[in-house]
Amino acid sequence: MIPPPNVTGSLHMGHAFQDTVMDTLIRHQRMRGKNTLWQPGTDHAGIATQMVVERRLAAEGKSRHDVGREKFIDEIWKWKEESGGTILRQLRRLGASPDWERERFTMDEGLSNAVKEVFVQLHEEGLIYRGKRLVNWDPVLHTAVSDLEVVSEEENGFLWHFNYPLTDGSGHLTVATTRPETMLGDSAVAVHPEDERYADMVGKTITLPLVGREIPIIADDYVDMEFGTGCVKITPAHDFNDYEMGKRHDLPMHNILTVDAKINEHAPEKYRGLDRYDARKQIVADFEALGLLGEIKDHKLMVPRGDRTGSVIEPFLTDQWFVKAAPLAEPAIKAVKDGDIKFVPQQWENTYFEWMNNIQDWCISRQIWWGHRIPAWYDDQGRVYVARDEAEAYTQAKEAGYEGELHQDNDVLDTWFSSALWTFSTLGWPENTKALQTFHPTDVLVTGFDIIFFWVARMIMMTLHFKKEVPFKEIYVHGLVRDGEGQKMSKSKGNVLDPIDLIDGITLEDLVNKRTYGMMQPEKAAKIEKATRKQFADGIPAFGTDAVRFTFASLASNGRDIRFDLNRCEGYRNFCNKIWNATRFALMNIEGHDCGANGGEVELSVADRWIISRLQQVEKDVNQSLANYRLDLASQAMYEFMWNEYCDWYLELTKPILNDENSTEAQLRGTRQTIVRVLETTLRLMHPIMPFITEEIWQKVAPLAGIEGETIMLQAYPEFDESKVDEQAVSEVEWMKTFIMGIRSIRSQMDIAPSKPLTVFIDNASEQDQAFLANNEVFLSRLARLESITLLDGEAPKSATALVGEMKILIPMAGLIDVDAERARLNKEIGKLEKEVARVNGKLSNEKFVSNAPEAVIAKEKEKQAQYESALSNLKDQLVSLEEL
RNA sequence: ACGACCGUAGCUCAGUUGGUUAGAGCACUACCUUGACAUGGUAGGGGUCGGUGGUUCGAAUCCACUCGGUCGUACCA
Repeated sequence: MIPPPNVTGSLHMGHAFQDTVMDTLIRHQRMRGKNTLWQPGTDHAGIATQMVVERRLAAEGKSRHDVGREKFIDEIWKWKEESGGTILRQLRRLGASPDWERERFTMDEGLSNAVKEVFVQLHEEGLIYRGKRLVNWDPVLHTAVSDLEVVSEEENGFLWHFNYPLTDGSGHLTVATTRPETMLGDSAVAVHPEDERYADMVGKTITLPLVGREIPIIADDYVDMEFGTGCVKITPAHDFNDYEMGKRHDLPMHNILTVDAKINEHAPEKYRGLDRYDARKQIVADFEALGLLGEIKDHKLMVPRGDRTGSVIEPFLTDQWFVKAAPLAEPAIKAVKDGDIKFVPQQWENTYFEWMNNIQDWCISRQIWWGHRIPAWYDDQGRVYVARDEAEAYTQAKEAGYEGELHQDNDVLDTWFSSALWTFSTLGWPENTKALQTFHPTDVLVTGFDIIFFWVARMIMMTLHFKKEVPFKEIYVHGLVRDGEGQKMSKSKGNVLDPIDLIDGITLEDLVNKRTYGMMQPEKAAKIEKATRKQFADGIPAFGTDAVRFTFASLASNGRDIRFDLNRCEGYRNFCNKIWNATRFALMNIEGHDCGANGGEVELSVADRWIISRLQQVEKDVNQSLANYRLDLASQAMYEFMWNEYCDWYLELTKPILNDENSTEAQLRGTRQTIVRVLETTLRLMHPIMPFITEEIWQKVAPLAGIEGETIMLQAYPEFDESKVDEQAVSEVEWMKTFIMGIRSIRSQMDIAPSKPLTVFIDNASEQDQAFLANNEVFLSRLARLESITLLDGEAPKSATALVGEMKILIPMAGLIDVDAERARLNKEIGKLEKEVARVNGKLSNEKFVSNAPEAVIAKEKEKQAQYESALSNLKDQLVSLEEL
């Protein structure tokens, strides 16, 4: 499932990350032979899209009302074509491999039918109702918005104290408010029932200043005696808590605002038409003039703002459509509790449960034009007919004995209402299509935590209700993509990156322009420009899609936000380059040569057997990591294998064979075959994360490995094969690596030129050591640059020493190495070892450790003890002989 | 206020049910234009794992408290 991005705008880093994750998973499963579906598409993003198109009209000096509803919607469709195309192009650039022919849009005919069907059915079941309720109202957009679209943040304000005189003239009550203008709609003053200060006033009335309305003093235990004066003004039509209290006490609701949040005709003449904030000032002034204004205190309060417009949201009394959420939530909670749906990481279940357990009815009507129009029709008497289409509505009206005109509800549905049906509506529901049977329920949803409520929870509710099965079995919740400083990326902060710019690169000037163009707050442009010039002094180089994807993958740890680090991206671009170079080497040595594809005797070297063994382990690790959504571990395993094993060691170890005139045809065939086969397999292994480079190289390499096929995308994914593991070869190569690194280390520390061939003697070699030496002399000489390797016979010359287990490698110092330098080096090594020996000895001499720790752990410690001690005594001997000679 | 998550090398991050000398990339130092690769090679330096206390033979890992950060949810007019 691909969470539908808004058709507005373009893909941002969050999408790129998410799409990388999804594409990696889907490519992996596809290669594993599964019948996969990755459902692409976009949602219509009602409010956001409408705003974009309105802004474009505004640029021409027009409003949507000037052009009219139908024309306006045409405009949006035009815009959608353009913008939706951008998104699909970007997806392709990112290497995404969804099922393009199954692309869906939430306003498609099929999806629209599903929406209508769901609406009608839910209405029939009594789960959708219409009612006059207090909703969150955006006075700029003139529409209701859901709780989730309101962001409350702390802001500085004031607490005004007003004196409300009692009607009987026996005094006054002091109330406090943060929104003075709402007093015009007050219906009561409330005190706590047990508050002795006001006990005798309950039941009396107050004459509301400026308005003159007589309102009761009521008792309700919602009131906090400790706060302020202990008296609360109650405005049921403009506050959610007051609304509840109003219902409890059957108070009248005085709506005093217009849709623009201006004072309406229910208020005294003087205030009508004033903006809410102007009215506030006027009312405070008037209270002061009346001598009824008490103190004014600074006060921090939470101010609700619309997430799209940033305007202060008003609780507003209007007719709206609602989904009764509780009955739908119940099975949705159960599905997660029972493990039918699993969150990864699991902790997100808590977030889900918390919201679901306190779920509020969902306001689904929006007073905008762009969206699914509500399938409800009204007659002259205001009776409502909910139907799939107009004809059905007329039939219903007729049956109800109404013959006149019907008009459809002007409102549209919340975008998330259609998104909630995504899993099954995209597969053809309500028809029981083949696709629906094949792909429903789906396996996994990949999404960000920010839409667990908006989308995920609602999808689960709707799907369980209509399909009677879960929409998906697992939900992989990933983190947010932040910038290098850990800041959220946003247009207004000017720190957004376009994934395409990372792929293709961008000049500093273009980047600055992009970030400062069309800003909501142009005054920030200078600051953004400065920051951008500082951070990207040379612009951004082109990293390529594969490097960008690999970076995302490597940062995709379990459920934590990721800081996009350009340096890491650069590192992974270099990795791509490394793959190219390794390929060049491989092709150079393979093209036009016999790689054993057509038979012939094949002899594998120890290096061949080693790399094949290591490959098995990596295949195992990568498969497991991908199955656990650990793309970071998978990518790291690929990186290490390709670079640190295949390139650094294996390819180096092939050179002595390939370049040796004495190599047999069988040996050459074996090595060439292994070079190409391991490369080909590694390409398949890496393909889900790096689709482009692996495909391109694979096209060249696969035929040489004797593999036929159109594309790497449909090749089998590599799987661990126990029979290909050769422990003998692994330990032999490890032995060689220790040997070579020991010499390199001395060379480097003793300042011996890398080009200088060395003569070495071997002392204290076991039978196995001697066998390994005999087998691998060519490898050792070449990789460590040795002139000769001789088993020591008799007295050792003054030497620098490296250890391979018990075996000593002696490098004669004559003319090369300074005694002091070698002494210092040995002492340093000895110091390290002594610390370790002391630690291990301490452990093993601790009775409690020996009696409590598991056998295996003790054995391991003993082994370490022996190793360290032997190495230590060897080095000490060496130190002594250094002094003696 | 409650809850969740995070705090590991200069930076970005791994560290699977407690058990090698805590790892990687980038950055840093030295050396190296050796025929795949300087977007490279080789060898190095660098961390008392936020703090305190506890459980344990043994803690980066488990528990408690605490400090710092991020994010949710709820808020008193």
